[in-house]
Amino acid sequence: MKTKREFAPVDEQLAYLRKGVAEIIPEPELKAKLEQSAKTGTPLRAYLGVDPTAPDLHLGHTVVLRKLKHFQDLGHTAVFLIGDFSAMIGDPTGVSETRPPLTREQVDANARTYLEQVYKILDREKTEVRYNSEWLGKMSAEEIVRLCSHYRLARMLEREDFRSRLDRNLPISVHELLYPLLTAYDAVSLHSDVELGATEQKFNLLVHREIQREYGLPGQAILTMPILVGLDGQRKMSKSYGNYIGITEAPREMFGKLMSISDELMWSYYELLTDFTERVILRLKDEVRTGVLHPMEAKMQLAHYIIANFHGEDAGRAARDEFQRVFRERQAPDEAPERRIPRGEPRRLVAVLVETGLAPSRSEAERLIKQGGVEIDGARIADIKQEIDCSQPATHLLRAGKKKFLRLVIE
RNA sequence: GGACGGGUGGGUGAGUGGCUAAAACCAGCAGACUGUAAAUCUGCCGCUCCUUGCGAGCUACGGAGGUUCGAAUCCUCCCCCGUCCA
Repeated sequence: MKTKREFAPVDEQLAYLRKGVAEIIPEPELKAKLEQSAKTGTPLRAYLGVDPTAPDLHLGHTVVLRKLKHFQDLGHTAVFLIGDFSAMIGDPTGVSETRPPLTREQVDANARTYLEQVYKILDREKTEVRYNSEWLGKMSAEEIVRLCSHYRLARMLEREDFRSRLDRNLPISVHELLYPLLTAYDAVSLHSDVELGATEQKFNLLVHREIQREYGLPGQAILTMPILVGLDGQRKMSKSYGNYIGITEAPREMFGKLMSISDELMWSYYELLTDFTERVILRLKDEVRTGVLHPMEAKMQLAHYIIANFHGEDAGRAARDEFQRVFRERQAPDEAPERRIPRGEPRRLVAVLVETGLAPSRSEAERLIKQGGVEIDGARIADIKQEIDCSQPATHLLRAGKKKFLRLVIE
């Protein structure tokens, strides 16, 4: 009962899809699929599988999501696959050790929060959401054995993750070998035409394609996106490295973090996290190079753009203004988290810092003060025995380190 | 099942009886410099207490016991990982 759809010319589609992509395997095949789709008026099924291993998505995840959205923009079917089953195995990709499998409860909770976040990018109405427990959870031992028979151990061990662990005498659990095979069954079940993933997923995606053919289906085309480098400018953005920007983070946090990336890294963020065209980005680059545009200005524009994407234009502008005021003009932040404490005896600053969460321990708080990282109402405190007068109502602005502010209200 | 090697702080990894809260490096934090950049430099980097001192106490080298004035270091048992043989 599908109505025949109209699609943009294939070359136009390809150009749009190619933007920012690392690799298309094989490109002629994708092109053929697009042509076929245009001819029959049938949208392609493009999918992205994500394991809900953490409660929140970060910008790194959005790189591929954006690409999936591009398929959606072109009228194809975007399938967002939640790997609720596979998450319990854990993807061995890029991992140097077996990780503990997640429990059903953790996975479910994560899956719920994922979806809400995903809709900040994908069109809620047009997205097909699937869970791989739908089919993987129902597989019989027999079916699993059959699935496994379609792949060879030597091929499996070709992959870098396993190879290097083997070489370094690190453990590899057998269930990890199952990961690419079970997720391949996703591709089989979904009848996908295209699968998206980060470059590090290439091995998995290729296995998926192969297994599809083993099951008598046309192999899907593969489209990989570059890895987004994290805030440290070195490693991929990842929660476990702590170098990430979560998409649910407050605009101000996001802004600060984005501004802390290096000028060099900024360009890859432009490339992978905005919809600016290649041409526009090149022009910006050129303006910075020739001194027409200050790099900081370019970075603020980037931060503003990204935040507006997730939180709306007003939030983007507000974050930018706030940043200007606090860090460039060194004024008090517009709003800081507030903490109320009752009136009473004078309190040790050290104790207050710990209580309010500005420092994790007294030792740490003491260190912070000694190193000149603590200010009360703009005045640096050097005395670790400093006390705060709590005898009458007052409000103080505490600053601990570069970024932590807190408004202390004595009631 | 047998033989052998290994498990140290967030990570890598030194340390084989006291000089070790544990080298070095990385990460992290603070300060300086700046554009809250990056790079660089300086310092810090288990916890608690105070008389804030090159101070005191507590906790820490897979787990549990033991030897010793004293153990990450020696012994016993256990757990975990790897290699080779079967």
